Amino acid sequence: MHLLPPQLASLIRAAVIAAQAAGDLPPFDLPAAIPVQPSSKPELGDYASPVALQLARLARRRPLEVAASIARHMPSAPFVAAAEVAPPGFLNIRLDESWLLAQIDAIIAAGDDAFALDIGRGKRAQVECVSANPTGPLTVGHTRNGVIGSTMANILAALGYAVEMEYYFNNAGRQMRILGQSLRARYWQALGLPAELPAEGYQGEYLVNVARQLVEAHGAALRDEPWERFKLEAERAMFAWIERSLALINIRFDTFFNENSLYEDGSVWRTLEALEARGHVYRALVREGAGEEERAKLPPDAKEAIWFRATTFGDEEDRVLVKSTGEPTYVLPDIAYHVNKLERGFDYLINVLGADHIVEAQTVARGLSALGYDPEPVHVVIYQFVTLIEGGEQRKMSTRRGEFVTQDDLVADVGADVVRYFILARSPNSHLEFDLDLARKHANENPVYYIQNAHVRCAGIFRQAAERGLTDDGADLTLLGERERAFVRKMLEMPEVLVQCYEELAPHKLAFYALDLARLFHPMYDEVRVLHGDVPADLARARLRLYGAARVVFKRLLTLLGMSAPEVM
RNA sequence: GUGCCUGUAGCUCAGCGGAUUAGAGCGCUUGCCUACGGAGCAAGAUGUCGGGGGUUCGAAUCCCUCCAGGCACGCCA
Repeated sequence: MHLLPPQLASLIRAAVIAAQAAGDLPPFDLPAAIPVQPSSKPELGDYASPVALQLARLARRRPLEVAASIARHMPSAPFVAAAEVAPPGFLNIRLDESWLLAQIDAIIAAGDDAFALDIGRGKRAQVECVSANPTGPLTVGHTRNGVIGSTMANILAALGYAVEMEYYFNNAGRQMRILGQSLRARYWQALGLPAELPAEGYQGEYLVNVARQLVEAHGAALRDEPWERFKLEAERAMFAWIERSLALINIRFDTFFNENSLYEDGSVWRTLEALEARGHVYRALVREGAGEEERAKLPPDAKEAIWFRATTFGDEEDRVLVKSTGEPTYVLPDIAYHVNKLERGFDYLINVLGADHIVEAQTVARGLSALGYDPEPVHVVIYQFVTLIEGGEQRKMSTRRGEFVTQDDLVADVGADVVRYFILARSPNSHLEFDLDLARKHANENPVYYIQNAHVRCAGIFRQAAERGLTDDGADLTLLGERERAFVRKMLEMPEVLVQCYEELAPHKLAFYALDLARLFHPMYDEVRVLHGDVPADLARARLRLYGAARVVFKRLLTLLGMSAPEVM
């Protein structure tokens, strides 16, 4: 598929060079990037470039003159009809109409692959997201993570990457032990035996349910099993739940990667040795350069920890890799994990993390550099926290205390598509405020339905057309009017939007684009009828063809957003 | 205290250097239900773009500063 702005930019670049060669513009070095964007003034052109405004200084000419010189030397291209100049110095480009109309057929021919790009062709990408430890059900915080991750994965696939989704988890730590102990206590209680949750135990009802199921399956046979057995049972139950929840909102993983495997195959310690061999590690009671106060805080029998000299790589302070107890911190296995990812040969990695993990991501990147890896393929999407409002009050969540709003509850209330869209229609940088009451109340007053309805309406036209025996065979697209052509121009922006989402790690742009396109669609639908008696047959065929392309594009958009594309509503 | 994110219409949010009218959804006002599913269409009201300085031909957008909120500053994960 064509990606217009870069192609137009290279035409402009060629025009500047030609103008210079002809003495129409003085010699100067061109900037690396030439801006081209869809025009904000459709009556002036389809795409616009302010390049002349920027070059005016280099050329020591007035912007309008520079723009005129560029316009005079624009090479011809099949998709360009004209390049015009407008004050204060814009270069406006109009697309060739017959090329434009031909794109309708190109979209229909591409079908589910419409606007597929080849940026990632032959390359492998991996998206790691959610990565919640199996201590409880998924909450809406995890949902934001997964929705962002899965949408980025879809976008990468549209760019031609072979994409894998991966879920990283830890089932070995203290939290999992407490989870096992908590389940054991619930199991005893379910048997009518006296038992209390451990001090920091998991208080949620969900473990009561798991315990009840264990009793149903095993009776009292597990009574004397150690907590480890219950940890396994809890983990199994939680993962089953988590996977089911994720499937409900269209998120599926290819791989569940256990942090523990990095210990089992020795890669955690190999990573430490490699860092040490490169001289980026030291053993000390406190970090190098620490003040006396820090040293004074240590107990007299303090032992040395193993430190990563992260300051070499721009960090403000060095980080502990191995505690004085001999146990690694989370940083070391995390570096080992990323080494593992790179060694698996992925060309492009995305890691979706909450705002509280920014430092972790930076430390991992520095660790990779220290090991001689280029961290460039590793991309981190940081999203700000989700705040839940219910009854006008902010709800503080805690998995351990059993205080949370599960994703399942939310999906049951408003539906999977609304949940996904609500999350996607925000920049990851925005602090998402989720008013549960409002979401429930307005579950049906939602842009989601507006977008989906565009697809429904297209499908409806084809249903009706089939009944009346109308087809778009031999459609003469030149009969289409200006409103229809404007819609086509907007459809053709989709590949640019996909590239923007990719380059800026900003999946929300696709959600906004889908709404924009729908806002162009519905007024057109109202005016540009296919099956009305007054519409001549040849015009009806042309319009039907257009709606065929619209249907393809809306389906494509909804699918990429992880939402359903219904035929009827 | 330091770093990162945020502050735009009543509410939730786009826009983050370019075209002197700043956008969308929801909500609100007024029309349109004998036309392909009205979960729609048409018209309308609503803004010191947090405050104040600066840079620029041009600033919601870049820089400085102040104010307000979130997150992070662990040998926790």
